[in-house]
Amino acid sequence: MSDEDAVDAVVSAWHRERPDLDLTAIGVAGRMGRLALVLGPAQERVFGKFGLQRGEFDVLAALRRSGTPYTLIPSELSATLMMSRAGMTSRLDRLEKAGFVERALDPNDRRSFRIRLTDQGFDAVDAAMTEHTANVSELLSGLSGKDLGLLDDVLRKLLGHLDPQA
Amino acid sequence: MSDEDAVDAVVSAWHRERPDLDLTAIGVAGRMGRLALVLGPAQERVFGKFGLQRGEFDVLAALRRSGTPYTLIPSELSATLMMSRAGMTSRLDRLEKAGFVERALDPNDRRSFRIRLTDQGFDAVDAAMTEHTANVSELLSGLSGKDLGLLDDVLRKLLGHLDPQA
DNA sequence: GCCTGATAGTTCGCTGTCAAACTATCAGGC
DNA sequence: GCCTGATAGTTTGACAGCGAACTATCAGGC
Repeated sequence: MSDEDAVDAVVSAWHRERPDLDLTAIGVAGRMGRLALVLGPAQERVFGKFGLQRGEFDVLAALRRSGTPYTLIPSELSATLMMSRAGMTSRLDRLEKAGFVERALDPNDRRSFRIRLTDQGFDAVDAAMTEHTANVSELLSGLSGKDLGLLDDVLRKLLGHLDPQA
Repeated sequence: MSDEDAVDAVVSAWHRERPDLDLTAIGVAGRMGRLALVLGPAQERVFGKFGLQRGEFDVLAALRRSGTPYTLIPSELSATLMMSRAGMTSRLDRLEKAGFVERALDPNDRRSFRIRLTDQGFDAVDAAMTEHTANVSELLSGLSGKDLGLLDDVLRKLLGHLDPQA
């Protein structure tokens, strides 16, 4: 009882008001939500240093890790990043205007494009990724290697259960 | 190798392209991010059934679990929900228009208000909370009780490390 | 008692995302 | 070879949230 955190306070308040509910899962979900609220901005600060925001970095990163020739199709991008195509259009507009990607015609399908990372985009995403990796390691440094592995295992199980696309 | 999930694919692609990086933490963060992307909409679907969105539910829930007389001050709300005051103003506008809360004058401080849950708001949040709790339990039902406890412990550690406000 | 700085809430301008409607193109059946 | 339904991407309109500027009020020093 030395450390009751904000989520514990929420859960015990709910327990007082609604003793009929089983709040086990609510506590876990609350911690995940709160964690996302803390980790999100902490990561965005790094991306901002490279003139990027989170979503834009995600696009460049997907292109970068796809390997030579660093080219993908918009619908692939919106699917893997789990966002709408409309949103992807505007992200790509921004990235193209900033000079990080180019739209090239797809010879096989005239409805579609090939999005290609420019040299400038390559440099930006590589530099951002280096710092992002260090930053995330630092953010998670409160956990021992063992705990980190444990967390990874459990999250993998959960994700596999919720998102049966493996 | 039977089940490589989307995050494993991302990590191994990065490892191929950038073998210089230590991606341990990136994988964990990726799973958390992806989980948030799946769990968020899954929860909002329930709130929507009661004419609420996530953030609005959070406000009503904070009022509800504060106990009688179900009254809080806007700045408390924006602080505990980790959002800007400006955003809280518009949330409260929406909730007031929907009849879920009332703004009453604060006798002690004329700059401030007391936000009070109406009977209608009480009923809505109680019903929503009942279903939300069941829904989250179902969403996390892929984990055994032991795994759930493990996850909770690790997340608590991490949150305590990142957010030293206990 | 005033003046100064802090605080509570709102307004304003901006931005990123979504859903729905739309255009252009592809692919399969017959 | 067309026609029909699906698919790729964009446009449009709406909206929630943020940061910054603003108004009103409080509280402390002297």
